[in-house]
Amino acid sequence: MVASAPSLVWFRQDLRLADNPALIAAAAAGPVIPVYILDDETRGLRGIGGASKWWLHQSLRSLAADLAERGLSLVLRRGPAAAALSELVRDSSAHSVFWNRCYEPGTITRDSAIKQQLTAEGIRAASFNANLLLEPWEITTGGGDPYRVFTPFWRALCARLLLGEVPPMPPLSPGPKLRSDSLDDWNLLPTKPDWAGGLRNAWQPGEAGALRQLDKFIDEGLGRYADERNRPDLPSSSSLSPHLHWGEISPGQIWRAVRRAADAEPALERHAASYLREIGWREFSYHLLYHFSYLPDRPLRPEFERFDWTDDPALRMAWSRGKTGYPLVDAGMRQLWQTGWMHNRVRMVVASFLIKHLLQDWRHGEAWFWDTLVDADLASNAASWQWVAGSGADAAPYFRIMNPILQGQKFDPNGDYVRQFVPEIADLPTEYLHTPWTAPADVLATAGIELGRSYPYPLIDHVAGRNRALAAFARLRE
DNA sequence: TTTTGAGTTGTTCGA
DNA sequence: GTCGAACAACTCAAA
Repeated sequence: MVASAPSLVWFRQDLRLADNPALIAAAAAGPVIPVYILDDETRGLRGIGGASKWWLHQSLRSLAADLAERGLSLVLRRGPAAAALSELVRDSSAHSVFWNRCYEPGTITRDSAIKQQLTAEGIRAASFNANLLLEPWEITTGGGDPYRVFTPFWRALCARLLLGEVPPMPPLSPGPKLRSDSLDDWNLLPTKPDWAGGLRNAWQPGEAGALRQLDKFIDEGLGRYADERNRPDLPSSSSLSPHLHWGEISPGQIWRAVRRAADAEPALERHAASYLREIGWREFSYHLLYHFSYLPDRPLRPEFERFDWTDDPALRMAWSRGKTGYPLVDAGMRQLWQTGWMHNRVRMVVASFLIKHLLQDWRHGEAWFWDTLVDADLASNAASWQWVAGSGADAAPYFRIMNPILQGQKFDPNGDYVRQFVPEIADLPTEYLHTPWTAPADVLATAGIELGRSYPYPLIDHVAGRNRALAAFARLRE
């Protein structure tokens, strides 16, 4: 090996310097050229959504700055990854290309072909696990099959997991300077109109923001997590999901930090277990997507292929804009629109409402979340929507239909969450906040509400919707 | 091969 | 207000 021959590090969903095996391998091999390729041309990839594009722009800017501090210049290219990498290898005389694995079906196909092609050209191509606690093929049932139930999957993962310390990063030395696109020319940011104001206020994309959020969560949130994680009115979430999606932090880093905190403070143990289980659900989603590549497109349970969905764009529009007439549902949908994120409990409620009360195909909801979530993640999104629909792995029983009123009263008891995101009913007394249509006329008048004008009547009566859904799901079993 | 126990997140009804 | 049962059987995982 010629010591001066550089290596390419192909960044993808691992936009960090710490705990990054591809970067470590490249640094150990010699000079490093960091690369990001915006590939919106290879067939079979799902294009990233609007909110994700905004995040990607910020995260790349942050990564470029972090690399620059270490004397490295991030090279940006656009186009099919295979062609872009060939060109980069040629221009730099690199002898190797390193990357960390992604698990979307289209990405796997593309990357396998690229690895084959590079190897055939005499270039060393090596990929690593940077984004999962264990690879999807490392966990199987006793019979060698993939798991379809979470709890045994989680037990198997915990039993197999052996996390050592993160290996130290060798000194980084820059490779030859290459031409780079300008990030601004990629037009990832919304312009007409610029709807990203709420996102800017809510998030700090990038590795530094991710590490800061992890510290903050462990210091302030972990000790209440098991008790408050279902409360959208409290800052009870870790808010790490978008950072995790883009790999600004790894699940291994989170695992180590949470375990360390719990080992030092036994009172944290049950909270740590509760939180790490959620990290486990992310792993389970990737496990499912890897082994059942049709997960985003088709129901995991084939009998759901013949479910008789209603196709009503007007209902879906009301849902997506937060105008269903159910305050908790509307608050969630508006939180999503404004901040690019929604509390997990509320995601379940709005998904249940779209699927069960409105009888719309879960794929419509999946697509809306894909476009609007900053943490849009193919594995988690598809697995979760199928879970709510009942068509997925370990799915909710069909009779489990969330009551949006009860859920609101239970998990937003003071109405703070609804008042924040549905300001037109903020002046209602709390006892009517989750059921504005039951408020007496004078109470509505005092609160400045004219039902049907300033705030909608419910799209459908809860009991009627529930019975209709039960009947529709019962037909599936005939 | 057969058997057995268990399965994220809920709601409603009736005592 | 509170509590337990019913909601359905089925599939999955392991013994």
